[in-house]
Amino acid sequence: MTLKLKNIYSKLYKEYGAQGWWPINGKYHKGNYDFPKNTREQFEIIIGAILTQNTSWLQVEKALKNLRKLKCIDAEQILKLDKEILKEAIKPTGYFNQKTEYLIRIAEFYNQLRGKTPSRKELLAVKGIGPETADSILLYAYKQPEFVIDAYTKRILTHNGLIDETANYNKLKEMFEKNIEKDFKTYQEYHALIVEHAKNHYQKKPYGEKLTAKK
DNA sequence: AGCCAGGCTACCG
DNA sequence: CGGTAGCATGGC
Repeated sequence: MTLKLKNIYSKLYKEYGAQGWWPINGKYHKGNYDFPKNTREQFEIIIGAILTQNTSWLQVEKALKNLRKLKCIDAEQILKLDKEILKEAIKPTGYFNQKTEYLIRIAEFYNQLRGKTPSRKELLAVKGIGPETADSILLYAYKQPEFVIDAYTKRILTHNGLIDETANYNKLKEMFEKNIEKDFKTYQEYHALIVEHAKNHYQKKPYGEKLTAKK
């Protein structure tokens, strides 16, 4: 398994190159792992992680654009903003009633941290933060080596017969973390590469190209 | 015209 | 515990 997961990574990296996740200000930053460079960028990643729940990134960009206009890529400002205006701003991402509450919770939480890196457990205790969102925040906003599992990851692994359908989030996460180098840059790239590959071959059935097949 | 998108909570058995 | 309805908009 170790070899397989490493081989898949090399194959994807060769095919697509460095992805430069997470996007900041609507832009990727391929091969540059210095982001976020400040707390504003860090907070942008955090709210993006919430807004993208079961939602395409295109929609998230629209919401972030609205929030930028409102000077709300900032925890204090989000808490000051009228709730109805906040709802309107994030409408393009869907589930805007829930997500409005989630943004307020995470803004309060972020303020309490006062710059400290949160633990995974603390993040999971915030309403609206589940395992994938927590790991995305830790990996991309805080550069912590926490592997992110999403629907694509599971789809690709099951399609390639590397894991059975019943595997849950933690089992998948554990599998990656045990078998690849524990390094936040590798984790960032691997997850991003999986998403890129899935967008190309796994959005609609029949699911494409098996990663384990030889060329 | 459906189906799906970088999920989570609440509630069910 | 594991399983699932409901949440909602917009792109393709």
